[in-house]
Amino acid sequence: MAKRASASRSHWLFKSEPETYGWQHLVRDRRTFWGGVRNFQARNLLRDSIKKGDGVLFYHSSAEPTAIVGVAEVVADGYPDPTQFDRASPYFDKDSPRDAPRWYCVDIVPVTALAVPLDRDRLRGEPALADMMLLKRGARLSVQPVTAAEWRTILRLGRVDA
DNA sequence: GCCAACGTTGGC
DNA sequence: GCCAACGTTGGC
Repeated sequence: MAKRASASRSHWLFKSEPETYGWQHLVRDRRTFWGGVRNFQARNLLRDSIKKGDGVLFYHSSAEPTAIVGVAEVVADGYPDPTQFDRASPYFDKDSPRDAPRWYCVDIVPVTALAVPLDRDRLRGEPALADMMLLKRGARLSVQPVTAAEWRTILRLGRVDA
């Protein structure tokens, strides 16, 4: 069993369109696999870097408003995304070999909603978040790293006791 | 609905 | 291995 390089957990931000799968769906399901991600950079994070115990900011994209709305936690390390082998799934990938899966997912559970959801204006107004990947032009990565400082700032602004 | 930014594909 | 064309993302 490999020990993590650091004792402290890592932090991430996951984007989702609330009409497809929003915070309310995660609360309803109480646990879900974060699958259907079809981008190699995000895949690498899901497969190699995102670990059980890590913290996740849940972000609603293409929404009104677009906002960070909740905190989740990773409860299973990366494993092959089952939807890539499911012919009935919109995420089916005929080119992904069974013995060398191309796409990965992790499992997450909801921890708490932000008492104050943080929309983009609110995030942009916070100097401590000036370098957040989410706020960078053209940052489309749907699974992205969040620094410990950004994490603390967002939980404070969102009135999350942690 | 628009369109800028980006990732992927495929011709060469 | 380059790069134009294409498809997608996602804020506005």
